[in-house]
Amino acid sequence: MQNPKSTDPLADFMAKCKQHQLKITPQRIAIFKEIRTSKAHPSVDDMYRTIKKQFPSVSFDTVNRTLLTFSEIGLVDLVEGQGGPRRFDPNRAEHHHFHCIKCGRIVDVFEKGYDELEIPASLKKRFKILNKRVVLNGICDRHGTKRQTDSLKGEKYG
Amino acid sequence: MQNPKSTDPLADFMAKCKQHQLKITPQRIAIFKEIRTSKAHPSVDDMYRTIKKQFPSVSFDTVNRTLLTFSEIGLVDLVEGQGGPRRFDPNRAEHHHFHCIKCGRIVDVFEKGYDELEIPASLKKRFKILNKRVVLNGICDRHGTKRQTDSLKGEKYG
DNA sequence: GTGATTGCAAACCTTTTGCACGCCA
DNA sequence: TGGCGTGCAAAAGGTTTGCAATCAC
Repeated sequence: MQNPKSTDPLADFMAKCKQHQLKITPQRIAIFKEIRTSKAHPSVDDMYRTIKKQFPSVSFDTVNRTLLTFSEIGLVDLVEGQGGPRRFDPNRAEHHHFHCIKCGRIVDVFEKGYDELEIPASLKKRFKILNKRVVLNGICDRHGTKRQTDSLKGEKYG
Repeated sequence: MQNPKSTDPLADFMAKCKQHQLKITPQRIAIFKEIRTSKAHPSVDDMYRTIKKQFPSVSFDTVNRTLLTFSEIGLVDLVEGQGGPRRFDPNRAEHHHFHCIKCGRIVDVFEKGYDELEIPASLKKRFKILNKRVVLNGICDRHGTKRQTDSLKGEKYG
């Protein structure tokens, strides 16, 4: 059972808002348009800075609440992380993540075998599983030898 | 290539500290002893409150820095989460996690099939992979029907 | 003795909350 | 028009930093 999807993302977005009794405001449209194709798993602050360029009067607060709202209605996902600022993922198709522990970069991983993992029956019985993902942690290709690593210590969110 | 492990966890701990030129202080010992067998994936604050009972003069700060240090030398793991306080996992054997999106509870999942996932060759080439884990999100068995769910809204960290 | 570690306090950053105004339906 | 959404400001929550005193080695 899948929602009907047109080829117009904005129309789908508006339909989803209506479905959840959310009003369609210029701010929400701008935020939706901006995050829709992002591959960078942006934080609220990343999004705020981007949106502000085209919509200078928007408040940080609205961006924050809007992204939270979007994640509640399944328009974006909250990305798993290890304690830094919250980050969002517009790609709701099943996929997986690599996290760089040095710079916080998150790289999408598409791996058919991972998609096909079964949920253990005992868990399915106890819990309602909504989402599964393989998370890989490591050091990304922007950090090389030990010497280079040291010089890059301050890099953030690659 | 594995480090020799005795059957004495405290001795192993001290060896690991020496290996990394860390001094063995009463605070570190207390924190190590306390987290060693925790199944609850405690936050810094959880640990601070526990440690303080047996070591009243310890500061929050020391607990925080010690746990961070422990995670750097591989004595505990940082748990993936979605924005709340950082949480730690003393179990460094390969295992997986279920996260309850309603109360933040994290349940260990042991599933042999998950342990055997291969890292895609293309990723192995680009990145140094240090850890892999399957993360399941959903709603745990402490939340039942809609009505019960509402009454449990404030529950935290199961 | 000496350098690492601790406890404390302040600073910092992110997220949450309360409220009045304004806009969408 | 009515209620949701926005912007602002303050508060809250968690983490980080700087420093002087203390402790492990």
